[in-house]
Amino acid sequence: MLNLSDLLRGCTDTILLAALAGEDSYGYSISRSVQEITHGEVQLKEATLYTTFRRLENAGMIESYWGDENAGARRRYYHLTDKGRQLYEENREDWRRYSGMIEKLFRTEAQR
Amino acid sequence: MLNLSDLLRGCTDTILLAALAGEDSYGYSISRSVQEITHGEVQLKEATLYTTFRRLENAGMIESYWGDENAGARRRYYHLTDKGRQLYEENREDWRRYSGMIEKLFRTEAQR
DNA sequence: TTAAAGTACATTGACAGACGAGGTATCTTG
DNA sequence: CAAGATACCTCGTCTGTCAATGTACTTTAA
Repeated sequence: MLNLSDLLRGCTDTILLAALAGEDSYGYSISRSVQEITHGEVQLKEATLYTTFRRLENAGMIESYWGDENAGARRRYYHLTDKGRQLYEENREDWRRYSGMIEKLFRTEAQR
Repeated sequence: MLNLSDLLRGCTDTILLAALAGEDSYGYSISRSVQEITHGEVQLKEATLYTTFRRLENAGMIESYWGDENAGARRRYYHLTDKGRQLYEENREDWRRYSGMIEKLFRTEAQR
């Protein structure tokens, strides 16, 4: 069966970058919004979510800071850096090219 | 950077199924045709190719037999089973759904 | 004629990303 | 006060991709 987890591999970075392209946000919120957008079909697992944040932060694509919540649990907010925004644009471009190629490869010879 | 190898993960099965949907073929030939179709951008590495063949054969999606070449190196041909053809159709359907969702997730909030 | 390149298949071990399972802490609600 | 929601984090496992390496035969060019 075509596995969503495998498809997601390599896409998670870009999903998070996209989520931060509008405004700063935090893990739990992004996780929920991803679920909403895909009607529950994609669920970024927490382990995946936080390891991806670490990876992106180490690479200088995002920066994090603790929010000053006066109520509720503490939140770690993430901010997209310039470098991160550039990567985001590149990844979207790459995705278009790559997904187009994959679609071509998924067709039978007759359909190409 | 958005990595083709990661994107390919989970797609390789379907690429091979697609390649066999028309007629029986063998590894080296499929490998070259994938390169041609993508203008050299996708190269199924041999290790990936042959482990994927094993996986699909163990799952009953393809069957293999040795060709009777009277010249040149021996070739192992693969044949798509009914089960494999069904999987192929399912995977194409899944890909459409999944890639659509990923595309949506790659947009900024404003673009959705 | 012989070395290099092409055809063709195969395996091993390393690597990296997704995830299950488990944990911590706070706040809200019945 | 217990249960569930909010919110974060980490460890170890699993699995697919790939680099490296090997085999064996054929074709081509020096």
